[in-house]
Amino acid sequence: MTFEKFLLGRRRDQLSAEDISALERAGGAVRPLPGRANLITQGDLVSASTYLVEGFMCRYLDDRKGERQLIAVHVPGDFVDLHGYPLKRLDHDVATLTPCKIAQVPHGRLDEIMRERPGLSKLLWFSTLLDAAMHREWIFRLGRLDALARLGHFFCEIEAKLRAVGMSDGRTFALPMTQIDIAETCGITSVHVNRMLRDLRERSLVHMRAGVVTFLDRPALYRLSEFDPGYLYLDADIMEH
Amino acid sequence: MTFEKFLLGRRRDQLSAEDISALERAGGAVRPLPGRANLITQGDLVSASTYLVEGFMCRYLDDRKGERQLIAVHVPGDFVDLHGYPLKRLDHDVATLTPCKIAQVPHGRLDEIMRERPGLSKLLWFSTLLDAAMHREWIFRLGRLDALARLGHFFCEIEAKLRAVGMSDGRTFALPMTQIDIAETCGITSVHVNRMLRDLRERSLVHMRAGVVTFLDRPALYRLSEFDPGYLYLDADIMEH
DNA sequence: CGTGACGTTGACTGTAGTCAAAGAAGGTGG
DNA sequence: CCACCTTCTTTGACTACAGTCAACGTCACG
Repeated sequence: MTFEKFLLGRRRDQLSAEDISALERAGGAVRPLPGRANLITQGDLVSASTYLVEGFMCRYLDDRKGERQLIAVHVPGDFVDLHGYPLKRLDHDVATLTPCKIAQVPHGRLDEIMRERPGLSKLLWFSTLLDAAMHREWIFRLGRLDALARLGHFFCEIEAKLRAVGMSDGRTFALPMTQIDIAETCGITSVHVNRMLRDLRERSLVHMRAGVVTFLDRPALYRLSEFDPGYLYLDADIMEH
Repeated sequence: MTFEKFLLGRRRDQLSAEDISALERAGGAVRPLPGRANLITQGDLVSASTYLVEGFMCRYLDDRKGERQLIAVHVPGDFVDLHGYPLKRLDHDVATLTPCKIAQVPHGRLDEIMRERPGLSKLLWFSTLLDAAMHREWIFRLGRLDALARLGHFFCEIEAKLRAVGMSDGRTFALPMTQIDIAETCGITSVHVNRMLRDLRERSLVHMRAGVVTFLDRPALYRLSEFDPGYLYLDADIMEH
């Protein structure tokens, strides 16, 4: 198991070689999960945290009618529920979007890291705060942007995350989500997602088809979506252009 | 300076007496801030974190037209920007709503705590994760609830937070926010906030006037707003009726 | 080749935004 | 102490963005 992707561009320089190997030793065996499967349900007590090696996962809350509101989409290199370590009980569900490969780190191991490696502990803390920063941007997206800009903003965020782990060339990337998934992310109906995707295509900004997204005009898309990647705390050089 | 409110009901039992006194020693002198003032601006580098002793504060993001989206409302006993410790640079603004009293903890002191008191470090980490849990609920509120339920849900959250620090008797509490502030919180216009407040009043659920909110029917309000305080991770006995 | 999930489109509806104006409240200075 | 000014609240009329409902198309898979 390797945490390379996680560390890529995320303050790796602040860690010693021993820190990195301590983290890698902490992770258990990599195991597969099927697509569209729940890993954790709201209210579950958790005793290990999940590191996503391959595939796409998401976290969501249900409303009374059982409709989902996605609160995060995870890509390889993300810790999907590291916050479960201090919280113990999760306030939301965790599920796969596609078939995945994950590694789980027992919380007992994290206790050892807290005792022995304050620098590494701070990096782990930092990574949960990145999630919080993304949550804030999702609040902004839902509270201040119209449907078109919400879609654009979501695409910008996921592209930036994918680029940081080498899964986007800056123009085209795989996004294995249905229009229904995107609707649950952006707080609009899937019918309206469809209309807005057409709109983005007709404006020559973004094209999406069969789980592949193509950016046709990134600067214009950033402008339309009021997207500024600062909140992702990626290194400046990664985000240049 | 005292961290009593912060520790109240928030896993105080997990800390030793030395932990508590270490935390209290770390805080600097209490100082006042005027109302409606910015403490931190997006992009600022921070070297201390702010503990709110008295008054109401908020955090927000601006859109291109300069309109605000609130992402958090803070009450006495909250660390408003503890996440600035690992993040270093803040991705949003921090401001007062009312005149406040704050204490600031230099990040150097937090480094010492990380080295010497893993248990306390974990509690601090936990408290930033509470913010993240509230962020998630705000995403849910904006993405899945209509205007009426958004208002109700916000009132429920703030009341639960205030009750945990003894500032609500479960029926009436001070909420020094204008309808404009509430609009910026709930992602609707202030005109519509006004209409929905009237609606809540006419349904005999909530009454708000001159910064004082009264719950007329809490169970019905919880139902309407799909509010479940689990995400606040308050002790069960505090939340019992 | 049939079936079910997903995508696409059109017509109609409704919730919330916009614009405008007037009323209340609170603070300041003459 | 009152007049004035600003900010906040309230209401009405009109608009528009997004939801709902329904039907049909497309694609992958068994």
